[in-house]
Amino acid sequence: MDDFSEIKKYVAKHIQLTEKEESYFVTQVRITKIKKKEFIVRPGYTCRFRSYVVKGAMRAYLVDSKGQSHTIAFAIEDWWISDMNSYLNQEPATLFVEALEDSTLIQLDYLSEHRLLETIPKFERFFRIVSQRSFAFLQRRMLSNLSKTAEERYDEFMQKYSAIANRVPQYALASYLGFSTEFLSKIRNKKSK
Amino acid sequence: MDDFSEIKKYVAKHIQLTEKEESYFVTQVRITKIKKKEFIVRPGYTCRFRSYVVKGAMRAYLVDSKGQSHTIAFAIEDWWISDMNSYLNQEPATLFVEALEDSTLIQLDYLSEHRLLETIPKFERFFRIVSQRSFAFLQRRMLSNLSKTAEERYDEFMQKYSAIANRVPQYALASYLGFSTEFLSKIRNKKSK
DNA sequence: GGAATTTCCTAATCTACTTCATTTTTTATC
DNA sequence: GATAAAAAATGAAGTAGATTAGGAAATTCC
Repeated sequence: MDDFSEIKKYVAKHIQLTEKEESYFVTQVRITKIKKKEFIVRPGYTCRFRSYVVKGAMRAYLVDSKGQSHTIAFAIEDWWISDMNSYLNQEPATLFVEALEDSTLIQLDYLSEHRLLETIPKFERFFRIVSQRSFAFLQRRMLSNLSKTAEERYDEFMQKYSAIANRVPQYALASYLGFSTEFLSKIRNKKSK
Repeated sequence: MDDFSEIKKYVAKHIQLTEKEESYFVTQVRITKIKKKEFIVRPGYTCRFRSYVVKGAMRAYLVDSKGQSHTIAFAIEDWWISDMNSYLNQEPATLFVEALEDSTLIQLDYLSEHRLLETIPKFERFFRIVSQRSFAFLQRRMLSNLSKTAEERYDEFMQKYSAIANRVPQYALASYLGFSTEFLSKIRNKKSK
């Protein structure tokens, strides 16, 4: 079991590669180990990679003009993360992407991705499927934010993503769900009675 | 200038088709005319199409348990719309998709899309790009909702999408931005002074 | 072109959630 | 394992935005 076995399985869920293609794919990515609290993306610097989490937990967030943080995404094992606006358009990032735990990532460079798409067009399909799913996911989240109360969103998240909720700090979860950390405390306190 | 000329241009922005391929593409879609206030998607029925707006204005929204509407998307000329969760997974819709004006749509059926992807793999690339852009768009909207006040979101929308804001009813705009129609009135009233 | 329906406005009251300030608990570090 | 630093809890006071209810404009439609 090398570090690539997980991502190979992940890719194989969506497209079938020959052994040669799989080997080529592996040459186009790199493994990065990162310590808790370190960043792989910072505002102002162009995001060069999309990152697949082999092990660990990551968080992407925006710091607004008042200094408050807003979490746009979490990623644990088998999820992707990056500042997609920065990566896709190769323009300066607006987000921080930070490790919440010591983590192992597989990173795909922007140029490598394009080489990969040229060389193995099946990856067009792969990234089509991945981004369609991401879109559908985000649309559900958006609707949840528009239509539910803070407590309802909390309940929903705990039910669907308890694996994430139990691993990330509470301030990060609150800022993902769209309310203050104090209010999350209140919700939890209320429930524990 | 037939009804297909716009969508052909749209496709050509992302992929290059031969004349034959372009003709084949056109055989896989259909044109639908729809009157204001009619629906192309309703909760409970599986969404069979993704729809490109040739002319008109559309709105996708959720009606929550309290009977309130929440707009997840608008589409005017040159935009796509559908209930993506329903369409991609071919499961019952949760959304309404309604015409805000008499509209002309080009609709791509789920099965036709898959035939198209088999026959002309370049469309894998096309839909990859389209959905990546949709994802990036939605992520910016989500961040805006998490980090800005109602009035700031209104200002941002008016600046970026005044073409949409000026064509849709105010209750629809308010429910897209995530606040009540009364509050939108208040914001507008305040600005007119 | 007049009635009906839908959309929009206004203003008072209300509430879900924020902000601020302090304390307690947990985690990291040498 | 003591000390520092970060995270979480608690409670009081404040506010952005919701709700309710009424009426005024627009639109639609026969």
